[in-house]
Amino acid sequence: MARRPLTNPRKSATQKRSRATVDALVEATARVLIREGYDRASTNKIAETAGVSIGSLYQYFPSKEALVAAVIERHTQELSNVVRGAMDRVAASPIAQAARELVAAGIEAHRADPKLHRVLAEQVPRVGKLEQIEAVERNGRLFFREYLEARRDEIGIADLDLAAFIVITTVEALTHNAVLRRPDILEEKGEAFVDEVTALVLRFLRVSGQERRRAAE
Amino acid sequence: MARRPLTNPRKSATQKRSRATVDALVEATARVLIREGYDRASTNKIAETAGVSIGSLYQYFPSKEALVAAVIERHTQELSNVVRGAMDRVAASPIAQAARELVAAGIEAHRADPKLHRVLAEQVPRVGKLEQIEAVERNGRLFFREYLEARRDEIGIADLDLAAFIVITTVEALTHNAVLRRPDILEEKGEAFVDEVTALVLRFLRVSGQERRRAAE
Amino acid sequence: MARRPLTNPRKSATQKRSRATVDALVEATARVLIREGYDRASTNKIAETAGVSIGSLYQYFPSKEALVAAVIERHTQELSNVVRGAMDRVAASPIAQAARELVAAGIEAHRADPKLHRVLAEQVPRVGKLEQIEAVERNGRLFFREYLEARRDEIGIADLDLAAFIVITTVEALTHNAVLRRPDILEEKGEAFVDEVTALVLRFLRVSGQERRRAAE
Amino acid sequence: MARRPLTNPRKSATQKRSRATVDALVEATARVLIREGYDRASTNKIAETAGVSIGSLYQYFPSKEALVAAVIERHTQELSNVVRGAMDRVAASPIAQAARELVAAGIEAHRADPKLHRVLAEQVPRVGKLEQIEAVERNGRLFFREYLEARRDEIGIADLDLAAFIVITTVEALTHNAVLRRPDILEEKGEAFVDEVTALVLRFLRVSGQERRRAAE
DNA sequence: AATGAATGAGTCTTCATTCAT
DNA sequence: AATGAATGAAGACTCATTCAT
Repeated sequence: MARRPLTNPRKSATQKRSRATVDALVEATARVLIREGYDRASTNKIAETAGVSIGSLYQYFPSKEALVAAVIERHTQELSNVVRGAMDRVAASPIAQAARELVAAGIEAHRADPKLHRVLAEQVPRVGKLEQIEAVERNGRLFFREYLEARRDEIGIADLDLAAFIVITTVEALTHNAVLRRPDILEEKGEAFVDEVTALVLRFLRVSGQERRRAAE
Repeated sequence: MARRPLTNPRKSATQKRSRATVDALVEATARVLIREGYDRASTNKIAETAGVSIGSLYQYFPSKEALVAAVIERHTQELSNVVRGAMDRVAASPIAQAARELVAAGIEAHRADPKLHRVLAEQVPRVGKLEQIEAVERNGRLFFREYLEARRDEIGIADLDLAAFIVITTVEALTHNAVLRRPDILEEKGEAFVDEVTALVLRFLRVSGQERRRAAE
Repeated sequence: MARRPLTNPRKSATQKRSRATVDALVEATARVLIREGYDRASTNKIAETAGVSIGSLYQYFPSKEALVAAVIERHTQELSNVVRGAMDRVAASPIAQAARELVAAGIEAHRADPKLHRVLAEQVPRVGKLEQIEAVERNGRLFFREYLEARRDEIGIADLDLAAFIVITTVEALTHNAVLRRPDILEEKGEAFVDEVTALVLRFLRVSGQERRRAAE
Repeated sequence: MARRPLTNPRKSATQKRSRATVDALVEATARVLIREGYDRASTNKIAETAGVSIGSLYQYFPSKEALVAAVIERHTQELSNVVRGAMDRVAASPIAQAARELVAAGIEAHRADPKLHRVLAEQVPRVGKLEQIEAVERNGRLFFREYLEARRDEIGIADLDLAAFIVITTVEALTHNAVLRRPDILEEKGEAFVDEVTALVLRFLRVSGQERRRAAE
C-alpha cells in the first residue's frame, strides 16, 4: 500500500525519449480512465496501454494519483486555453457581443473531450488536486471580474464579485450539462440554446436592451 | 421462515430490531462516505461504524453498492421533499414570488447535509444508481415545466422545455456551489444572493418588471 | 467456525413432530445436495428448504456434517436393503442364477436415486463418514464371501477372499458407471449388459459351462 | 510488455524463474490437496506452501480451480503416459499376454501417487475439468477398442464397444481400489491378484484356454 | 534506464453457528 | 421448542508498488 501519495512527476523529463514516455503515460491514463473509470484504472493497465513497463511508469510517476493529477492538469490547461482565448479575443468588445462568444467558447471547451471531462469532473475530488482546479477556477473568476470592471458602465449590477460568481457558475453548469447530459438540445436547437444562455447572462447583468439587440445581429 | 408465527409482538419486536440495524447501516454508510470518500469506504468500516457485524451488513445489503444506493435514495428523497414542498406551497403563487421561494428552497435543501451531498454528487455516477438520480431530476424538470405551462402568460419565453432545463440547471448549480464552495457568500450576503438569483431567473423568463417589483416587496 | 464437527444427531427424536422435522431436514439436505452440490449446500438453504428455521436445524443436528452423514446413512441403508434383499432371495439358488439377480439388483440399487448417489460418491470422503461406508462395504463383502463358501463346490477358484473383493468391486463399478456415465448402454442394450456382466462374474468364478447354460435360459 | 527485448539471456532467466514459480505452485497445490482435502485447500495455504506470495499465485493462475485443473492435467498426463506406454509395448502381442501387462500397468499407474489420485478421483467432478478427464477416458476406451478390433479373431465376444467399456471400467476399478483401499492384498498376494484380474479379463473376452495357458508361462 | 516478476496489505463476501427473544 | 437476527472467522481475489535482474 502507498504511503502518502505524491502527486508530482518524478523527474522533469528533459530528454526527448523521456518526454515521449511521459506523454504516452498521461495519454494512456486518460484513455484508461475513460474506458474503465477511476476504480478499474490500474497502473498496470495504464502501463500496458502506454506500451511501457510498469517499472518505467514508476520511474516517472510516483503514484497512481500523480498520473491522474497530470491528466487533470493537462485537461484543465486545455479548457483554460479555449476560454482564455475567447476572453482575449473579446476583451475589447462590448459585453453584449462578448457574452455570446464566451458561451460558445464554454460549449466548445466541453466538447473537446467530453468523456474525459466527465470522468474527471466526477473523480477529481478524490485526487488531492482539487485545490489546483479551484485555483484555476478562481483565476477565471478574477479575470472575468476584471473584465466586468472595465465594462462597468455597460452593466447595471453593483456587486461585481457576486456577479462574476453567478455568471461563471451558471455558464459552466449550463455548458457542462448541455454537453454531457443533453446532447440532444445542442443538436436540435444549439443556436437557440446559445441565444438563451447569452440572453440569460446579459439580462442578469442588466445590459441595456439596445446593446443586446445590437449584438443579436 | 417456518410455519406462520402465532404472536405478533415477537415479530414486531424483531422487525424493530432489523429496522434499527438497517437504519444504522445506512447512516453509517453516509458518515463513512463523508469521512473517507467512496474509495476508502470499506464495508468493514461501515459495519464497524454502525456497530454491527459484517455478517449483518450482508444480511441486509448484498453489496457495497447497495448500501450507497440506499444512502442516495434516502438523500434524494430528502432533497426531493424539500423542493417538492416548496413547489407545492407556491403552486398558486405568481412566478415572481414563486421563484424566490424556490431559490430559497434550493439553498435549504443543499444545506441539509452538504458534505454528504458533495460526496454523492461527485461519486454517484459510478454506482448504477445514476438512472434513478436522473429520473428524479427529469421528474423535477417535468414538474417545473408544467408549472411554467400553467403560468405561460406571465412569461415571455416560448420554448418551455429549454426554459425548464436552463432554470433548473442554473438554480441547482448556483445553490450547490454557493453552499459547498462559497459559504462565505451565503453568510455575508445571503439576502443579496437570493435576490440576484431570483432576478436572474425572472429576467430570463421575461417576467414583466411590474410583477418582479411587486414580488420584491 | 466449527469445533470438531459432530456427526451424530443431537437427540433421538421420540416425539412424532420431532421425527417429522428430522425427516424433513434429511430430505431437504439430500435435495439441496443434489441441486447445489456439497459446497454450495448451506445450512441456511437446507433449513429453508425443509421449511424449518435455522435454529431448529441446529436443535436436531449439531453440524452440517451431521446432516450429510444422516443422508449418507439413509442412502446407504437403502442401497443395502436392495442388495441384501436380492442376496436373501437367491441364498438358496445356484450361483449361475444368483449372479444374474445380483447384477440386476446392483443396477436397480443405483437407479433408485442416481443423482444423490453421485453427489455422495463424490463427496462422502470429506465427511468423516467414510469408515461407516467402508464398514457397510466390508459387511457386504463378508456376507458375499459366506455365500461363496456355501457354494464352494460350484466354483473353481480357491482364494474366496480375493474372489469376493474382485467380484464386488467389479459389479459395483460396472453398475455405478453404467448408471451414472453410460445410461445409453442401459437403455439401448440393457439386457446384453446384464448378460455380459453376469458372464464375466461366472467365468471368473469358473462356474462350469453347464451351469451357466442352464442359468441362461 | 514494451518494445521487443534485445537480449535473450535475460528473458530466459526470467522465463526460468516464472517456470519455477508455476511448477512450485502446481506441486504445492497437489501437496496441500493431499494434506487438507479440496475444501480446506485455500489459495493462501497453497501460496505459502509454494513459498510464493499470494499475488504471484494469481499472476499465474486466475483461480483456485485453475490450480486444481493444472494438477489434474499433470496427474492425468502421468497416468496416461504409463498406460499408453504399456499399450504401445504390447500392441503387437497376443491378447493373453497383453492383458497381463495392462493390468500391471494399471497398478503401477495408480501407485505413482495414490494419495493424490484419491483426492482427485473423489473431488475432481466439481471442477469443470471433468470433461477433460472424461475425454481422456474416452480416448483410452477408443484406443483399446481399436486394439480389440485388430485382435478380433482371438476373442469370442461380438460387441466390442460394450466389451471395451466393461474391461476398462473393471480394470480401472480393481487397480484403483486395490491400491487405495486394499494395499494389503497387493503386498501379500500381488502376484495372485494380477493373475486373477488377468484371468478375469481373458475369460470375459473368451480368449481360448490354449492362448491363456501359453501366456501364463 | 528498462523490465516484469514478486509482494502483501487490504477488499468484498460467504456461511456455519450462536443466542436473545 | 422455535425463531431468525447476529456473529465473525476465513476465503478468494485485486492492485499499487518494489526490486532483482
